[in-house]
Amino acid sequence: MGKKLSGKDLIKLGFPKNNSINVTLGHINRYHKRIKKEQILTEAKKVLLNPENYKGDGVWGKVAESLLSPVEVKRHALKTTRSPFAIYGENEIDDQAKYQLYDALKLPVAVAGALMPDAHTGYGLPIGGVLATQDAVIPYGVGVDIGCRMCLTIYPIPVSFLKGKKHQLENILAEHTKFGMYETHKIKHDHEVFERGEFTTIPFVKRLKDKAYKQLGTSGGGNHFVEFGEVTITDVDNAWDLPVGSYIGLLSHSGSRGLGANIAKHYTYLATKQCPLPKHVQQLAWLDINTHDGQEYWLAMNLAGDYAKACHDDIHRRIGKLLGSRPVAKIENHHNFAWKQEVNGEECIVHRKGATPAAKGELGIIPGSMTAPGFIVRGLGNEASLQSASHGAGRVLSRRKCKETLTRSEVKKELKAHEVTLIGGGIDEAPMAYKDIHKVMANQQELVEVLGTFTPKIVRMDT
DNA sequence: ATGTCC
Repeated sequence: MGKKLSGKDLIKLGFPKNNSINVTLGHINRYHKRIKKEQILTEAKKVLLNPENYKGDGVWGKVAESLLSPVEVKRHALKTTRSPFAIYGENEIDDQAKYQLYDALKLPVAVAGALMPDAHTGYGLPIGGVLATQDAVIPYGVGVDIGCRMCLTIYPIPVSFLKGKKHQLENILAEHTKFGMYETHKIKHDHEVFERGEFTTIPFVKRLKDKAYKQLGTSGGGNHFVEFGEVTITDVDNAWDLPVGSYIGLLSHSGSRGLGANIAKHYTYLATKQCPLPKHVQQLAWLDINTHDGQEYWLAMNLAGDYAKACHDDIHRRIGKLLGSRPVAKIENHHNFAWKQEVNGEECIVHRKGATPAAKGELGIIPGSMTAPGFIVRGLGNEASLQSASHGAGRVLSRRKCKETLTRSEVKKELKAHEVTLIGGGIDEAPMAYKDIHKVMANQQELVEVLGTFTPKIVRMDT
């Protein structure tokens, strides 16, 4: 066993006395724990002599960058004024969430922001917060569940089946969806997402591939669900030329499972290390999009987003097969993600943390609660909202408050009144935990138009 | 949200 590699070894090798030493040590710590010291030093020497050759390299790219353009890590000061912003449904939003947005708007990289009518307090950026930045991506501006999304499939099946075939539908959800931290499908399906290069070129992501494969098509926990319900198309001019009327729909809500959670955690850690901020906004640490880490996060984030979609694909494919019906429409959208988007004529990075993209003509689905309809929407491209809308009704009771104040029988009664069957589901996801979706929709009429509704009837959640 | 501590 050789001695642990230290900064002195690198200086002896000829490394300049700037941040490249720290970057290299941190890097070796992460990726080379099991490799012999001599071998690492040989490689490090090669990078030191020809850093240009290692630019963009998954393993040594970051070290090369620190040699080519060393940076001083300095504390960023906040601006004294806020970038422009808009708040929708202001009276329904708690002050804490607004203060969180105000803080974010003072970041030197902030360009504009918005708060959706379902907003509430979160880590860093509030849930329901939208933030446009210049050349910077904030991992906590995307959130822990990268690519968390909605997917609605509409089937040409008579809605009477929701009652007539209730037990079969219940059985499909009970047997063919997987919830909780550990449950996975016994029969694995493959998906093209696993052929993606990021799984081999980004060493950190490579380690997550096996688990991602195991978790494909699982839903996880928290507020995630898979449910059957009644779709009502109300707009004649809908996107699918569907006759106005009722259909059976399958709606799922889930994200990128362990893959996204680990990516979020890793890059948040890196951002915090290299972007020191005043303590109360430290969680808004960003990665410069033109650095190795920034580029890597962008790729990893997009991979997690595509993986989240793959999970919904898998869920809907499994269930569609059991239903034996061909879908007539499918609507899906992320609501925890960052996009490149033009804001005031400048290309920006727009973070939506619990907000639905609502560019002009863009389709999306905004869920209500177990006992309240969700809405199929078409974006109006409202610039003040940065082309966004709410991602649901938003919580009115915290999880803790639910456990303190609500009873099982109360929830049962509420479900019965709305003829909703629930499989699983904790008290903290009770319908009463959510704001009135109708009020939320009324507060965002400038942001989206409604094409139809989805009313849940058989709901499956984690226990 | 998540093998719920990098």
